[in-house]
Amino acid sequence: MEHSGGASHSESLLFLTDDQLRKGIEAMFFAYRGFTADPDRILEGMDYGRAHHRALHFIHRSPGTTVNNLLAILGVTKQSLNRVLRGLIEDGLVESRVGRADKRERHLHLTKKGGDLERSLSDAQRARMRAAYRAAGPGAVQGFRQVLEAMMDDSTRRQYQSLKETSL
Amino acid sequence: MEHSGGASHSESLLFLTDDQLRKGIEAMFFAYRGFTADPDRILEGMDYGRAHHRALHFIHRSPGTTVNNLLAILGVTKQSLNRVLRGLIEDGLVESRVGRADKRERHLHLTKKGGDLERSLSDAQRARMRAAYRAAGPGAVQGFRQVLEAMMDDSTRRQYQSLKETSL
DNA sequence: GTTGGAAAGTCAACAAGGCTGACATAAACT
DNA sequence: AGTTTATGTCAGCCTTGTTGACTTTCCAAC
Repeated sequence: MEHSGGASHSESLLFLTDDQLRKGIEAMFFAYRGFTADPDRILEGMDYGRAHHRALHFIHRSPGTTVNNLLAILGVTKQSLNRVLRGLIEDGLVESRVGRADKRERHLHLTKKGGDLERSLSDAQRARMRAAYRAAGPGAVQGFRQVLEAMMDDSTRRQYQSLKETSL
Repeated sequence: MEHSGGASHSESLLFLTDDQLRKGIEAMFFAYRGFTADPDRILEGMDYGRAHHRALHFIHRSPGTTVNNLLAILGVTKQSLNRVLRGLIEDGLVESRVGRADKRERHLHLTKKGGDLERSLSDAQRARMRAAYRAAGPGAVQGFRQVLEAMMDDSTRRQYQSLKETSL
């Protein structure tokens, strides 16, 4: 058992056994389920799903963002995003305003109704994150974020970081 | 900027601002994309997807596991899992053996071919995890796992922990 | 021994949310 | 004027999840 990939061990914390890595992988898998569980519960029954949650989140986060912008962040096709946005716009949760400088662009904003749903979703998700942070203790938070950042693709990390610095 | 949700700041690490929590949430979202990117790339083109990867992973992890066992771990319906398993069995990646003690049960094992694919998938995923751990540094790894564990649902955490202690 | 119920498998239908390709429109750029 | 860009839309497909209904197998309790 242990270090099945060959090479000698020694618990020098920067030599990482396959077993340590596997635990991290499984933790990531199981934790993501918890991460999405509360919003999923809120959304089930409504006509919406995880894709709607993501759109609401990033529109809330960057009000006035364009469709193209959102596409880049979400990493899906415009057809896929369009289906989601159409529903949100029809139901009056999102407002699509023609750009002033560039009239081809649509700038997206949450309505009162959209903002309300976004808040209930993010409240639930934040509550879980807060509880996890508290349970793990002060030191853990930084490590958590560092590993997650390092796990991203380079292009994703750039998006995350430019987003990170944008105040809400 | 910062602490948009009101309340005073002070970086007392256990007072968590909405902004800190939001960063964690977005990090989780973006990191999960990276987490699945490499296996997804390997599987595209084959007839398989993420669901097949998960089945292969946990069968490799707990050889001889029953279908019911796997259902509980994966958290999907038997119909959904069955479709995935059927494909893997037909293609000779997974072997389904009738239980000796209880002949209703099917015990699942990877074949040579299934083991090969599982290895290539987990090699890729481990490589990314290893790189992330290295980049984040020794201290970060523990914090990462602690927060993820705390983020899981209680029942999921129990599964994770009993799995965690099982040596491979 | 018969029967009740659990484990497993199967069929059918459906939904969400990805994808591609093709095409339309308007606006901006050159 | 012609090209590129931003967006939207139609049609169709795939994966992976769902529910419901039904069968077969087989253990275990009566």
